[in-house]
Amino acid sequence: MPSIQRELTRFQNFLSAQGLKLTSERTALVREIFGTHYHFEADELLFTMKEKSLKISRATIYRTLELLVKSGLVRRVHLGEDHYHYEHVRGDSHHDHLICTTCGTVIEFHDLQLEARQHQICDRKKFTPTFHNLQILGICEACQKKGERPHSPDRVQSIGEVAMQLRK
Amino acid sequence: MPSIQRELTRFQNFLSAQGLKLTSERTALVREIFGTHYHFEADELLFTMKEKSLKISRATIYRTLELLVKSGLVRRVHLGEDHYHYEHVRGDSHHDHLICTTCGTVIEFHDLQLEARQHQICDRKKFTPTFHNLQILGICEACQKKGERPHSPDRVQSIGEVAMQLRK
DNA sequence: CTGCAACTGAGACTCAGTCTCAACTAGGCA
DNA sequence: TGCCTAGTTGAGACTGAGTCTCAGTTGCAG
Repeated sequence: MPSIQRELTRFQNFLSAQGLKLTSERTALVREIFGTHYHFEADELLFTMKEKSLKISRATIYRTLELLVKSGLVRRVHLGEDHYHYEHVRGDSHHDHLICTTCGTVIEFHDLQLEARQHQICDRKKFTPTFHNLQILGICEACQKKGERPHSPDRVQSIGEVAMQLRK
Repeated sequence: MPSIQRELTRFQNFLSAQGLKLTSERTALVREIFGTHYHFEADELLFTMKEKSLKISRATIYRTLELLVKSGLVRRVHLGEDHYHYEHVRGDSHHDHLICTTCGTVIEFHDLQLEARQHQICDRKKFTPTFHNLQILGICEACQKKGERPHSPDRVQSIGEVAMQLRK
């Protein structure tokens, strides 16, 4: 919950550089996003704002998220489900995700050796990479202790399938 | 275009084991899928079937794809766009994708060293992996020769963004 | 051949996300 | 301080992928 002020200032700078305005709705959204959530979904945000009786329309939420992504404060990611998730961009660079299919926890990691190997593969295929996206689905430590066992994904081979189960 | 017959037999075995039936619609879809496409989308399939004046409804297409996924003949994958793609399951096991953001070409690869490193990362985080999903977006060899340059994804950090551009 | 469980198509529905447009407001400028 | 206008908002219509329902059809076991 630190320096929301810093994020707000960065956002305002971005906006004014583009000739855009910092409205009360945008401020409220930035406060909510950087004050609470780390990974979140657009719809979840719509819901919490409604709960706090801050009436912000769906359209404004999506529009503001787009601006936050453009400003570099927020990143739009696929976490395996069939809609987008968003996450704060901290000072750090790219990272990938371990996603627990039992409790939904997301663990981030960044591994240079993995990235290096990916570059080798691209070189060999004469492919120039610009971006990559890796999710590893499985069971986190806490859930293992609780005795959860991986649903053996014999036929359920796609990330989508697993994600669908996750949503229930 | 080989042994569609083999796929058909496998599908029929799967169906009858479940007390399900091999209908003319299902046969036509299996023929189409294994006769032509390698990576394809549900909607694309709907369209080609319509073109061949084989009237198969959207519902049946989705239902059949689900069965094919369950039978293990087809795999459902995310290729970065905001809807699913499907691909044949050949004898081989899991693989990942290089996706050209210029022409849409998909190159498959499988790398043991990469997988091993992923397992090491999971071990360190005490995470039990069941499935993973890696896409690398970039420019393929052919497009590089044609002089395409990677759109520098300065702010466009998410796979989703890149995928959106891809669709245009 | 028959019966019935499984299947199909049409179209209603859902859900995330986008678009439109009239009414509203931030903030630059006088 | 107050005006003016480009930018912003909310409501709700729209889109597109995918799901569901239900009445009519069909594969296939007996």
